[in-house]
Amino acid sequence: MERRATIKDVAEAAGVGVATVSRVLSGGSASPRTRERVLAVAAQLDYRPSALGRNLRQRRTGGMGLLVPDLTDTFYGQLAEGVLACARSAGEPVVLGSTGGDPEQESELIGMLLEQSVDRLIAVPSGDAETWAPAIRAGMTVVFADRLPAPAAAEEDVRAAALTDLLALDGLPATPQTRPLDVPAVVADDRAGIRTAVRYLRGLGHKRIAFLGGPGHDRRVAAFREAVGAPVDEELVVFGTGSRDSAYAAASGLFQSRPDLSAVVTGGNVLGEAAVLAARELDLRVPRDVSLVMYDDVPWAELCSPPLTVIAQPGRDMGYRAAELVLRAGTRKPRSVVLPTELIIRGSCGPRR
Amino acid sequence: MERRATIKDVAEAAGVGVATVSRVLSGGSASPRTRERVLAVAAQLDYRPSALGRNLRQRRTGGMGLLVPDLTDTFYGQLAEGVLACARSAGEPVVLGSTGGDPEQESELIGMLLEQSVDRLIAVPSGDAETWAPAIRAGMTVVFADRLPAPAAAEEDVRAAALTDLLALDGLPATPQTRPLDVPAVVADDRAGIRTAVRYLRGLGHKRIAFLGGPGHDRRVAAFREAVGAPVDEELVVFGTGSRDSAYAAASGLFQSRPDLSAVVTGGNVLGEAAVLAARELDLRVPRDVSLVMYDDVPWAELCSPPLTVIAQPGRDMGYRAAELVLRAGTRKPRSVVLPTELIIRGSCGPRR
DNA sequence: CCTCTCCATGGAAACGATTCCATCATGCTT
DNA sequence: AAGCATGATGGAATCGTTTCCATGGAGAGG
Repeated sequence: MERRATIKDVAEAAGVGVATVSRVLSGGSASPRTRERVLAVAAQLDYRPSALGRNLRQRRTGGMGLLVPDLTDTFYGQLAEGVLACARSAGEPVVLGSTGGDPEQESELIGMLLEQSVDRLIAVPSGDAETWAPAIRAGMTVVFADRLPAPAAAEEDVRAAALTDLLALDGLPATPQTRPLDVPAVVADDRAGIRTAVRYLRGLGHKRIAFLGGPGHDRRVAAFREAVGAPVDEELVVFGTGSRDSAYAAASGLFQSRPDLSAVVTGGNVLGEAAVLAARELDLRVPRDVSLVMYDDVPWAELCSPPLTVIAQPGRDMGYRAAELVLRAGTRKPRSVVLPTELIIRGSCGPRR
Repeated sequence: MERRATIKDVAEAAGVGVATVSRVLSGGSASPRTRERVLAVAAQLDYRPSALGRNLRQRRTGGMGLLVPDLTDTFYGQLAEGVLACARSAGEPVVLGSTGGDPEQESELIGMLLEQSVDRLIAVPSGDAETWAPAIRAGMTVVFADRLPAPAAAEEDVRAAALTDLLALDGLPATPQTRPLDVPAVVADDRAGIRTAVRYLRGLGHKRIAFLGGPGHDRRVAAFREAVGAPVDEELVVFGTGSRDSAYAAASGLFQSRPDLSAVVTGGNVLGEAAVLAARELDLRVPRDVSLVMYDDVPWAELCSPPLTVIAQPGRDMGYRAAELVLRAGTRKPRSVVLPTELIIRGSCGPRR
């Protein structure tokens, strides 16, 4: 366990000052002669600049933070892989946190990142605008992925701004308004995805279509409501809290309370899983008794019998793009990105019986 | 975006020296009177010590690194969740890297962590002992999870040591030997898991049982060989390289080249997924035509029709325990941990037709 | 009452990089 | 040839913390 060489060692061995070494290594100006010598010595001593010194001096830790609700959810696994891929190609570290969908834990993790002086953050938010205010106020560059934080309960203007954001992202005309929470986001085109799915089901003759959502699926629910059109049968819009158990309970409850429904759209893959399980448990055949469209394309969607028809969103790309945004934030002002979704028709939807 | 308060600000506001503030905040000795005042001022200024200064001074970054092959693999998602849970309760950051199962990327990530002075690392290793030598030499506290690195190709003594390790972990008498790569690990009891599965299949009458493995499944293959007993039909032991495509190719190739096999054990869930897909594609019914046991219990195993019989290993616990080990490493010398596996019988195995 | 001990306390030195600024040499212009 | 601009260079300050060490005061024991 030998002590690592410092910039001082290199300077001494090369017979130059530390400033020169630093310049050479970070691309500053130096005479070719000196540059060569320093490089040679550095290589010979196997010198690698310590991030510690640099970080302190620049009062910021490199790299970025990444906050997701649950890595066990394959979609967030894909998203994380995307972020990691981009970070790796930039040689930057990624500090990961899993919030469990709990705003309080999210808040704590933000605090931890602040303490670490990590000033770039990609997040699938669970808390509302209020939860995120401290991060923004501290000057963090934040990029949201997959969804936006709910508007703060208390502050009216924040609410308005977040709403503006939602509408803008959905392509609706945004009312001109100040935007206190001015954070770029990388999201999928939920609206188009849901609309396509609902139209597809309608085309198969389905009239009573249910939506099974979870936390953070606000935009998808809104899109669903819009797609089915008024009047919306509110009993057909149900929610789980995020855990697999609660998703199962919600799905099971839905099927039992409304045996007349003929199709279900789920807002995420955990909900989709729950729907398949609950349907089987209640002896509902897919797609004979009930048709199913799940948000998220995950590898196991193909494994089900029948294979699941899904609204695919590019999880990996979302992560990659978000990481790009957060890294380039210094250069250009990042704008939000909306990625396309695709309805992948497999076998879980059939004509209304 | 206000500047954060430093220890100096606190000291000044409290009318004490910075040393005293530091002591109070890190539990050193101080008079109750001073302590109270410092605490009050710190709270009032919303002071949080910057990890940057501390890290530089102690020449180490807190927290731990985590290296997994692929977060898209649900099992590693579970493992990561375990690590994160433990780290969170300790208030420590986790730096994540995904290696894609590639020793070279793994090596680069180790270098990155070294540069960050992260000196605690949990890894599902992809490279061999040689890949890991630099980390050990640099004084990192490493804990392997799920598997051990393959012995180095070149060094004979390292090979011997790693072999010793393997045998010891499997409960076989280990030949006394020097162990150059002395790294604790948290692994599942692969041997018992595989043996139980093979016995179960034998009990159902199966004679030609195949094993479908991937990189890092060495111990599972070894256990499989031992469980089926000599002579092993080598054509029934096949490998993929880790990607989903290659897993599918391996599974499909196996089924086609040996239509006489009646049961398959897969070394991981990606391979299991591939086996289900390949079987369906070739019109093999599970379990009528072929029985299937998959390593790893993942949520979607229950979704398959029929639900998959699996060898469950506690991914989350493995992560948690590994994190505990790596955090306690300063206190007590960590010993390797072997966690139990469980054969969960669902519907993918039937009597030999 | 003096001294010895112990504890609280603050000043200052690390830690390893970046970066400002002064210095010096070189080469060009007038 | 003198002056000026340009570029290379090294010393020193800086970032925010921990920790070593010296100092001072108070209490206890002689």
